[in-house]
Amino acid sequence: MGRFYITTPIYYVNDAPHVGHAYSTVNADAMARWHRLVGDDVKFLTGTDEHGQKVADAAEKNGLTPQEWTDRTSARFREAWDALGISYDDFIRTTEPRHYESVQKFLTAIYENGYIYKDVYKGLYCVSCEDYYTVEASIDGNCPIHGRPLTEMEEENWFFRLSAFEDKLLEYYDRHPGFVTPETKRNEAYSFIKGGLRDISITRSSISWGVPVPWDEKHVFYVWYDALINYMTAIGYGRADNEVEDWWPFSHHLIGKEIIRFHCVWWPAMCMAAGLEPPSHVQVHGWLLVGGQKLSKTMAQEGGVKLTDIAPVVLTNEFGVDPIRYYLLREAVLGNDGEFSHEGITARYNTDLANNLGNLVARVATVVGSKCSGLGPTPRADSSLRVEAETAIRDTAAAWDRFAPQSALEATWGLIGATNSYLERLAPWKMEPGPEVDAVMGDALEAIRLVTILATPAMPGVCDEIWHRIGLSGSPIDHSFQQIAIWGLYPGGSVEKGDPLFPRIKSES
RNA sequence: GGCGGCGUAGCUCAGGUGGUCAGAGCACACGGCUCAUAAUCGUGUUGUCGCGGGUUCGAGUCCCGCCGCCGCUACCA
Repeated sequence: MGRFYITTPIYYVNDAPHVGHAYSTVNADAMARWHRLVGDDVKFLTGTDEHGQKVADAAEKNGLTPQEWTDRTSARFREAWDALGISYDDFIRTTEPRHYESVQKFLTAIYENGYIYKDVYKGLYCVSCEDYYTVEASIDGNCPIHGRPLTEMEEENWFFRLSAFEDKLLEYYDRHPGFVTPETKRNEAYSFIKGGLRDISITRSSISWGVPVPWDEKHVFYVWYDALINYMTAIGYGRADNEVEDWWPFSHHLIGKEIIRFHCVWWPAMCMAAGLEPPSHVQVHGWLLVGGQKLSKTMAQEGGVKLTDIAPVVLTNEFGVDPIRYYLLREAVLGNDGEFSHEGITARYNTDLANNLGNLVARVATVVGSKCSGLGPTPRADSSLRVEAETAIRDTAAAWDRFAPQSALEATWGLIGATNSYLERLAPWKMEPGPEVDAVMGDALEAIRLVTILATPAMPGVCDEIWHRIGLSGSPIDHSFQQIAIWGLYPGGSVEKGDPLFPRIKSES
């Protein structure tokens, strides 16, 4: 039994939850469910990032205090995750007292270790943005957003000695080949480090909506710097309820590719500076893109639109929770960009879910009803399906273990296909009731039982439902994978037909 | 500009270290079946593997050039 601490990024509350967030979160959820299934001690963390000037501004615009504003916006994420069946163990908000406490302890440790110093930050400042730009980012010295002249500004700030960790980080990467996956993203981070690291300013004195610097109350920590520490807050760093040793460094950060630098450069360096091991693994995923004018006319302008306008709730209302989860996990390879489209969801739904899985369950239930009096028989130990099942079990498990949900589901669906084929070959519906039919249907039911176990990290709701329909009590997750993902354990039971699990979606064109 | 990646069947994509590597799924065609959600099963078609050279007995697979697309290039969550 191992330990598995998995995190999503904490989402910035000024965004409304969209499919991009859901993509990260559903993948993390499936991984968490998989590891619970195999008996690991799991902690699954998600949450919201609530500091920074933009939040303060948004609050003011809405006539609320920052805290009131974030109370409201953070709740939207919880609602979205509840709707998607996200089984998080902890939902962190960076405005919580526990976070302030941990951040201050963590940064004090870095400070006392000599990696934080005071200096003057000089930069080109845009008054409208209230933000700094580099020379390269500016357009002829003007703000790229407002087009107004940038002014040279100086601000006294606390700096993190990131430059001190160049060699240590490279060494860590060299010694931990799997630190960042997939490898292309690892290389990106690696070459960034190799290109030389500059110290970063980590505090602001111009704003107040943040965690105060304990040794200099005029400053608050810059949002990203406090945000990353949420991974420590959730395991009680520096507090009475400290369980860092239980969960660190058995950590897996699932992140989108846009925040690689923070998680693959800053964060491990911060951990080192605080005297901790860096996280053990950062899994980077790509983006889902909308290539054509599939989802809405307003998105048709340009190809490759990011999915910022698509609310998870809209999708779950239309297709159901499990189908959306399935689609998000199955369609794209984790780490690559993928296509997201209404047609894509419909195609997956109809072929994989309705035609393959749903129909298999339905046809088996019908034949058991007519040929076995509705009583599911037990499987044969020497069934030819057994080989297919064992292959699926092995491949599915291996894929989940290496953060490859797409591959895991593909392997599981191999067993569904094999079972449909098996039924076709033996045609039990042509047989007279008796031992022969019983044997075939017992095998099919056993395959279905195994499928519900293998697919439960992706579609917990539907898997529970199938589990019940084949006469089993409880849920696939009631026992450890190692004990139940074995051919031959289906004890028989009363099989219920029920309504179609996934009614086909008729094309509307 | 620098570094890196991509371009393989109509579609989405697999293809460590060169020799059944020309593949999978979807779509499509034909045939079977009729238990099942007009579902399912079997068989099959489709490709100059971006373009042009080169190395090699042999190259999607290595090298050079070109075309097209994309990512990163520091304080934006």
